Amino acid sequence: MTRDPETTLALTRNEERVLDALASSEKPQKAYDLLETLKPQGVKAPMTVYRALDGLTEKGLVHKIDALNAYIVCESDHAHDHASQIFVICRNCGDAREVDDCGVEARVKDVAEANAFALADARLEMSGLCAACRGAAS
Amino acid sequence: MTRDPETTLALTRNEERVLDALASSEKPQKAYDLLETLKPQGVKAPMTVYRALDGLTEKGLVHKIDALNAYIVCESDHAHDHASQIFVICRNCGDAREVDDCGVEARVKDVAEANAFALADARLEMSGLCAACRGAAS
DNA sequence: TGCGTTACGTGATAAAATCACACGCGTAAA
DNA sequence: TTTACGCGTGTGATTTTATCACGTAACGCA
Repeated sequence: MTRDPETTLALTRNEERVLDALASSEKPQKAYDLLETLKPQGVKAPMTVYRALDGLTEKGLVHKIDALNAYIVCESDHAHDHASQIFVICRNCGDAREVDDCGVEARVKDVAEANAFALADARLEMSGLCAACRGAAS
Repeated sequence: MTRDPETTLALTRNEERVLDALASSEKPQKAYDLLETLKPQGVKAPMTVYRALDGLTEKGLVHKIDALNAYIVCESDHAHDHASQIFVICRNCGDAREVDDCGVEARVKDVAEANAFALADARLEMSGLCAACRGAAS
């Protein structure tokens, strides 16, 4: 899958590289995996990758999945900004997807209010077995 | 705050030490912080702490907050098992609390079902400003 | 041209977690 | 009692993840 150049914000050279590497991968990628992937393109140091990931994250194009120390491309609609992200992570195949759910988001806001908490960001990481692996389960 | 010996499962010596250190701290503790704390008691190596944390986590007494690489004592009611944990984390003071919310849990289950996902565990990490810091905000 | 900002390159280092292997100690089978 | 085994532990090395610090290059703009 390639990205629409129309909607692409101004990215630096390294951000482009990292985003491409990430987009052309099925699964979440770790920083050092990306580094390996990009070595043929001249990327040598971890810093380069981490800087690009930071930039992409700030631009909302990439999310980090903390449970895996790995990164994925954000597939969400950028029209309305999501203060919440929901990730569904398969323990078996390692696949991870981002899903949107207004119901969860609404309840999260409720929880914040109930606790007088000024919510800046919320991330929900769900782990288990995806539909495919569930079927193949022993 | 001390723990009720009645309800305490069988813990190893190191698990007790780590749990005590964790329980007597306001904020989430990192593994190496715990190591420092426990050095006077003879704990010398990271492994010791990580092993204890693993054991405590398996027993459901401790949770890891991935966003912080830090650990807190589980305050939840152990009567009904929570497949979900919700953490409210203040960016300013670093305080973190676990909260329960059936509404969120229910919606999480819905999301899992909608995706034919066999949910094993879900963790929601909310970050922002706690009530206290919110008031003192510049 | 000169200046400031932003991206980039690079080596060192820190922080977080795990591996691998050995030892002591209780306890249950022989 | 002795042997064998599991489990918790101790310990040093190593791996994995992330950041610091500092210098240089590229670009926009007065």
